[in-house]
Amino acid sequence: MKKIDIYKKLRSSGLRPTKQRVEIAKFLFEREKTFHFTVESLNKLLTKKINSKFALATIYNTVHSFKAAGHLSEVEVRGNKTYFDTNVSNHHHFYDSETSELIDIDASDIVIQKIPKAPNGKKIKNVEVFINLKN
Amino acid sequence: MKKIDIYKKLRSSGLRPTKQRVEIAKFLFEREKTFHFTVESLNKLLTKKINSKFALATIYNTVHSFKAAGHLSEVEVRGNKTYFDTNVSNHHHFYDSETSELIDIDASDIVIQKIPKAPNGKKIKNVEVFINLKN
DNA sequence: TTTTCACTTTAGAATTATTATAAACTAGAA
DNA sequence: TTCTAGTTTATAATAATTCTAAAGTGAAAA
Repeated sequence: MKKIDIYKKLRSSGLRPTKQRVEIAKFLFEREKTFHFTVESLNKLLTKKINSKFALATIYNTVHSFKAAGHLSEVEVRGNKTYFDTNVSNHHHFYDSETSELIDIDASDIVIQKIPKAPNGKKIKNVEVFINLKN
Repeated sequence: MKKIDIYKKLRSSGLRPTKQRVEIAKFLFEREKTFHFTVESLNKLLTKKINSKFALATIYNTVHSFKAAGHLSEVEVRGNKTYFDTNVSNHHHFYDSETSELIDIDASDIVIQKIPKAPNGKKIKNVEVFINLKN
């Protein structure tokens, strides 16, 4: 993804392309594979990659802006930290609690045959499958 | 569940039946339906029910002991707080983000037809399905 | 029954993740 | 170039949880 595309991506979602947002967006979206991270891990990786350091609050702000804009999804994982995923399509996850690692599973790789009705006046928003791993 | 059974339950899992543990166990396990709670909600409910108040650390200690003994399971839910469930059998959940409410789904009510293989040297520990609800 | 001690409880401090605040900064329109 | 709303930043505040160390207590042994 070129710099111009990053700018477009930000602008089209109402986010002013600031230096920080562009750097973080480049880091997150210029990759082949999907990327899973926490704010802490992202902060460490960014500090290592670029010489300048951003305020932690900026990482939080940016990640939340990206999520609100639909460029990141949040993954619920047992534990204290919040995980984010650059894969925003409907999909599922393996979770390896030994390494705290998430691995994407394509939506088409899980087929559910039987599913219960939503209770009372509710509707089903989406279905998330977690496959927990062991050694 | 009678007091004698609570004592058995605690003893058989290596937990000394202290006043606090017995009270909390009675509150959690003397019910028909499964019960979902956070440490905060449990603390509030306990304070209301019994006139004496336990230290918050005791609630944490006890809940974690019960979990380690297999009497409670932990449910991953998007958000900051940790949810526990008195249903320790293999099952799934509806999650209503509007009310932060969890509802059990019996394992037999969800049938998965196709599932991917575990990566590299890993094995599947268990599969958890979350059905997120909307209005 | 009394003694003893490892296990528990407790209050409060410490830690960790996250959000709020308010001042300084900046992208980009005018 | 100026102006301003939106952004970044350092720091404080909050919230959930864990740690600590002293006081308390089941229950085994004497």
